[in-house]
Amino acid sequence: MSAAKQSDDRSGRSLTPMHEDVSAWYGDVVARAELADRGPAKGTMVIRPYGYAIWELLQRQLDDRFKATGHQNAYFPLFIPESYLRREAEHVEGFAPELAVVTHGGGKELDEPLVVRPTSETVIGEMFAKWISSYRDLPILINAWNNVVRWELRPRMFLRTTEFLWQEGHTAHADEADAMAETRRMFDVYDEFARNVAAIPMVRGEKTPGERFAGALRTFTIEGMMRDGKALQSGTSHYLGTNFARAFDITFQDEHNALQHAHTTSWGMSTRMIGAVILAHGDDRGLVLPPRLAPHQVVVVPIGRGDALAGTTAEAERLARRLRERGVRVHVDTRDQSPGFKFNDWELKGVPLRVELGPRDLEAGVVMLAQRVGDDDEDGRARKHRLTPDELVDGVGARLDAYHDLLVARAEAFRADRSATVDDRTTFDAQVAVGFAHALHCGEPACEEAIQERTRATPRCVPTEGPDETGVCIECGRPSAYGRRVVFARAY
RNA sequence: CGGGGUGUGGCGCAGCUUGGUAGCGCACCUGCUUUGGGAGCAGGGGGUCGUCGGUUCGAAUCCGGCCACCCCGACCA
Repeated sequence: MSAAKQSDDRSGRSLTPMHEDVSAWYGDVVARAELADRGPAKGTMVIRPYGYAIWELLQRQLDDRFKATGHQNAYFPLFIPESYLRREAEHVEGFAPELAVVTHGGGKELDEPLVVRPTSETVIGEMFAKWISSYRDLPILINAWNNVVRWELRPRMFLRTTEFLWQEGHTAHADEADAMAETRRMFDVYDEFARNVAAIPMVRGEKTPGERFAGALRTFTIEGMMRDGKALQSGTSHYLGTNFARAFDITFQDEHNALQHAHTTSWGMSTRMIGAVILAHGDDRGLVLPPRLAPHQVVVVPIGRGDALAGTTAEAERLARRLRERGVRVHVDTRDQSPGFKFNDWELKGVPLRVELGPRDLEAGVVMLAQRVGDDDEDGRARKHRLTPDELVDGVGARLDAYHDLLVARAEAFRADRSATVDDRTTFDAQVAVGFAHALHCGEPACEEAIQERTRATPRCVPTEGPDETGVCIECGRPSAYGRRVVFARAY
C-alpha cells in the first residue's frame, strides 16, 4: 500500500474510509478495535481479548449446535507423521505446498519428519481404523477444536493467517446415504449459524470439482458477500466417500459378515468467520457486531463531573445489574475519558446499543439510547432516544433481536443489489467486478481458469437451492453443466 | 517466485539531496482546569535511526552486503 493511499491520520482518530481502500480500512479496524495484532513471525496473529471474546461467543454457540446434533468433542495431536499425508493422493497434492514440517526434535534429526497438522483427516482416519470394527460402532461423530497451520504466502488478519483456530468435525458412517445426510446436516448447521448468530445471509451451494477440498468427493460451502462485493467462503462440509477409509483401513463388518469401508465426512469453520463479520457488517465508523457475537451488547456511559458523575455512575451500575439479570452482556464505561471519546470508541468497537446517562437524565428519571447502525440522523450520527430505565430493561431483549434482524435484512438487501443473473461476457465481467454473477458454465477447469485469468473471479458454488436451468456456457459457448447456474465472484 | 514499497521512541511520519550526534503528531506519565460527540494548558519520560561492514576527524544522512516486514499477482479456510 502506498503511503499516499493510506489515511492522512492513521496514528490519530480516523479510519481509512472503506470506499477509498478496503484493505487499509480492514487493517485499521482490526488494529483500532483491538481485535488482533500481528505476531512476530510472518503470517502469525495475536488475538487480543476483545477479538477472542468474539471467538468464544462464536465457539460456544457453534459447539451447542454440534452437541445438539449428537457430536462429541475430542482432541487429536498437532504433529502428524509425514507419511500419513501421503496415503491419500489428492490430499497430499492439495496440502503439500502449505505444510510446515518439523525435522528436528530434542536436538536430533528425526527419523521421520513430522507435519504440523494442516487439518486432521489423516490422524483421525488412523484412529477411526482402530476404533471401528463393527457396524455397531457406527456412526462415530467427533468434533475437535484446535489450531492448524497452513503456510500462507499472503497472510491477512483472520482471513488467511499461517496458524488459525477452528473446529473440524470428523464422522464415519456405514453407508453413503448416512454420510451424505451428515454432510448436509452440518452444512445446514453452518448456514443457520451464519444467519442467526453472525447475521450473515449465505449463498449455499456445492463446490465445483476444481474448488473441492483435497480428497473429498463433494464439498458444500456457505459463501457470504462482503461490503466490497467479494465472496468469502465461511464454512465447508465435505463428503469424503471411502477415500480416507481406503487409505487408512477404516473397515467394519456389516450385518451380513461382509467387510466394508466406512464412509467419512469432515466439516469446519474457523476464525475466518470473524473476518467475515468485520467485512460483512462494518462501515466507515468501524466494526458493527451482531448482538449474539458482541462481547458487550450494551455499553453504558455515565456523564458528569464531581458529585454528579458519582451519581450517574451509581445509577449506571444499577441499570447494568438490571440488564444483566435479563441475560444481557453490559459494560459500564468508567474510564477517565470524555463522553465524546467513549461514544466514538464504542462505535469503532461495534457495540450494538449505547446508553448515555447524564445529570439531566438522572434528574428526569430517563436514559438516552442510541444504536450503532440503522437509526442515524441527517448528519450520519446515531439518533438518541429518551427512555425510562424500565422501558429500556423490559425492551432490551426485543431490541437486540430486532437489531440482529436489521443486520440480516441490510446484508440481504446489499447482496441483492450486488447480484445479477448474467448471460453475456461483457455483463459478466462488469458484474463480478462489483458482486456476484449467476451464470451458466460448462464445468471445464480450463474454462474456469480462463475466466479467472480475465476477471479474477472464480466459481464460488453451484447453489443448492434454485431453479434448474441449462443452456450454453457464458465463456466458451459449450453446453452448460450442473443443470444450474453457477455463482461467480472475486473471493477472499 | 515476479512486481512495487518501507525499515528512525508504542503508533504514524519528517530529517537523508547539501554528513556535525535526532525532531513532529498521536499515545504515555504528573499537576490543575474540564466532561451531553474524539477536552485545554503546563511540565515530563521514552529512540545503540533494521543489521553488518566501508568511507570520513565525524554517518540516521554517502557506498556495499545482508535481514525483515508491508502492498499488488500465482496457492489457500
